Amino acid sequence: MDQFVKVMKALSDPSRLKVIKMLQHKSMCVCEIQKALEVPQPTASRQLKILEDAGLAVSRKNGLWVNYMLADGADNPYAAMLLGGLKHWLSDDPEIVRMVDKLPAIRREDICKE
Amino acid sequence: MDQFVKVMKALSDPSRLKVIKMLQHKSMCVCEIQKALEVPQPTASRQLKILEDAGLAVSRKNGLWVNYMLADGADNPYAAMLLGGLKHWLSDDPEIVRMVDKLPAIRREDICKE
DNA sequence: TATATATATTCAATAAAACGAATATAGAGA
DNA sequence: TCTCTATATTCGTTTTATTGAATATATATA
Repeated sequence: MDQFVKVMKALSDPSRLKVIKMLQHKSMCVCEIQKALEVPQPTASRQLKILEDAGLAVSRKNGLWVNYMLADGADNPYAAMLLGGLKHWLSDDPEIVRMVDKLPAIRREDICKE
Repeated sequence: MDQFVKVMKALSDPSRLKVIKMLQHKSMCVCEIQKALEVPQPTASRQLKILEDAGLAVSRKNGLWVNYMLADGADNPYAAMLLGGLKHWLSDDPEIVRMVDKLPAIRREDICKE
């Protein structure tokens, strides 16, 4: 039950839903997500941790970057089911549309110095 | 998005999940649910309202009683999907099993005076 | 109308979650 | 080792959700 509740809580927040919908289009590093959400970096980092703890997203380190992508749901049937539904849900939501539309303009080369 | 978030929040609570799982077995009035959850009556009433507002349950008045049952999900695709998944999910959860096991002993004739 | 019963609502207190600011950690390169 | 950059964590505060106690509403019956 805890596992299920954790997934529900993770999906109870508009910002985190936006992250899910963005990750459906491409995997992203923290600074890209931060830019897209227009929130401070620690906030983006925390939201991502919540999604990861719920089994909805996974992260992979790559040098200084941490890439986040959607989980395959193999280890969490609830997460898998919800991620499945979310492939279609909310795609027409105005906030989501606006967010996705500006995704192409968000490239880590323009954001991160390296 | 609000509608989706509302469903997620409604399902983010163990007591409310127990109510859903109980209602899968039979429709119940508030006093029965109160007895099963072992909470004060106003608490039961409020949890039910949250489920109803989210489109997960519906109520029907019958004299002094108010019977609650699961929604058919016709007016809320998110609720429908989640109710579908919950037909199978959590059925083996210890808390749920314990709750369902004592359902037969909870009869409104024994609880409500009328 | 008066009373009793099942349910709903209000309000104040408590618990939980979210946020911002500051700081810490980790990896890359000089 | 020192510094710089991307990300993570901590801490104190604010907001949001939950609870308990008391009360209100609605319906049935006398």
